[in-house]
Amino acid sequence: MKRYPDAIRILVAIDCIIMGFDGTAIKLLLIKRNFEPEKGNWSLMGGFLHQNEDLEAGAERILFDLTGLNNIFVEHITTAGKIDRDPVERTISVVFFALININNQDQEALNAHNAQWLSLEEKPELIFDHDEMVTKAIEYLRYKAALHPLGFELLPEKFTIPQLQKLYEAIYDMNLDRRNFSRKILSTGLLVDTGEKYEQSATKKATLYQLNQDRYKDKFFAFWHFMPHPGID
Amino acid sequence: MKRYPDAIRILVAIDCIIMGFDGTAIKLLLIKRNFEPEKGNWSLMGGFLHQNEDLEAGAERILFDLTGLNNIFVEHITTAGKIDRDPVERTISVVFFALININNQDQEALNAHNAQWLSLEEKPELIFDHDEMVTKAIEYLRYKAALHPLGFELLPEKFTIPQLQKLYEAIYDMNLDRRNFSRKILSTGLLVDTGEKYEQSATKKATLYQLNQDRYKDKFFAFWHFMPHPGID
DNA sequence: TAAAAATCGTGTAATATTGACACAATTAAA
DNA sequence: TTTAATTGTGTCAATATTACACGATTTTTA
Repeated sequence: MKRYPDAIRILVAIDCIIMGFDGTAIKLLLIKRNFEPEKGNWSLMGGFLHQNEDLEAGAERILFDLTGLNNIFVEHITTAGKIDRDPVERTISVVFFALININNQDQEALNAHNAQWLSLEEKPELIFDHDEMVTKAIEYLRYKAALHPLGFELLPEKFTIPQLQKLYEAIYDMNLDRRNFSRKILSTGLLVDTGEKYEQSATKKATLYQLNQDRYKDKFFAFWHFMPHPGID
Repeated sequence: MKRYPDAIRILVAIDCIIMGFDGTAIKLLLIKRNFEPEKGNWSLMGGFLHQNEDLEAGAERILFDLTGLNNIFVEHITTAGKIDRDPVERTISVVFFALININNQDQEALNAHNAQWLSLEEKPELIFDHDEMVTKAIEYLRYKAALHPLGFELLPEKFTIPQLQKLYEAIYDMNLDRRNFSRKILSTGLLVDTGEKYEQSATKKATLYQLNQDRYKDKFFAFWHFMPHPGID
């Protein structure tokens, strides 16, 4: 006996946009489906919501399943609900956005799922409305990175300023002046000099920094004015 | 015969956070429920998704039902899916955020739904997880208004700079310098002087401006650097 | 009728930030 | 030991921001 007898009940999927950074480009973790429908085509990693599972828990389950990673940065970004978005049966998809350090994941788990890291340029067409979801995720990343230093989620714990700059250049698809970037990022006080140097360099070794976690939390809303605005208009 | 036999099917609700601005404070349009569950308590306006209805269409239907308004600014902001969020039956709620001009709505429709405009300070406790939704909506408004000139959605078509300033002051709960605000907002080139004056003034009549729609679209991403940052740190 | 009170519009000067650019230092490879 | 690549730091002019002052307009009130 249902208390809301007239309302419809439909499937709830969870889809995850997983982004990583390989030092040069932003990459997406995509899977080539080996099941129907759309077998053989590329899609985001996803699955259906379970009976006794919160949405976030579902996203974490799916991410762990694919990458073997826990405790990764995940945020809900949108929900897709077009009537015919899944040809089989009406399904709404709750979309999550995850940022991971590309070097951390479990290669075996990736192979088991037919998963591959592809840059945004290499991205093939995806099934259903997954391309739209990716577009939203990129927008969201640009938004957030403009206001918050969240780019750090994509880097190793210890990183150099040139690495961070390349990340921002990849996010916004633009070139930044090395010297001005350095001045700006250091002035936030968010970076702590570890005293170490990045050894895998063929030339001058750059200083390794790490995030000042406390300050990062305090300053979460003080990171406006980040990207340069050369001659708006 | 179902193609996804193991997956669960659940209810999908749509809840709307409707904000308006009365010239001094941001207000929420809330309803006092005259139906179970939680009869007599305050909640957001909502309803269940219909069979052949997209999510956005559902939100627009619900908004029209309550306010008699079409073509209002609506955006999906989050989806709530905690297992027990609805005590009757598992339901996920797709949450939309609407900004409306508080003077436009249909008072009869409001009365029929037991609806009332309440400022954020007056806001009673809401049912289920609706309070969390409101918190998210306020965050979202602050975010967006920092990057985009979306505050205009809350004002009449013709408005004065002092009105716009009061709106921003309400959004960010802070005081802005009148002269600097005026300079900054005019420098965006988004405002067009209508040549008219705001007549309902007890003192000097302020100039009425309206939005340069074309420029608004062009400049949607050029509105960074809006709020002042007196001595960050 | 004129002064008072409130609010609007614009200007200015000190300071801070930004963008453009130059140069010295470090490191591995040639 | 030169060369090539890259890092770290500094300078300066242009621009933007902040704090603040004054005159103008309009209704109310003395």
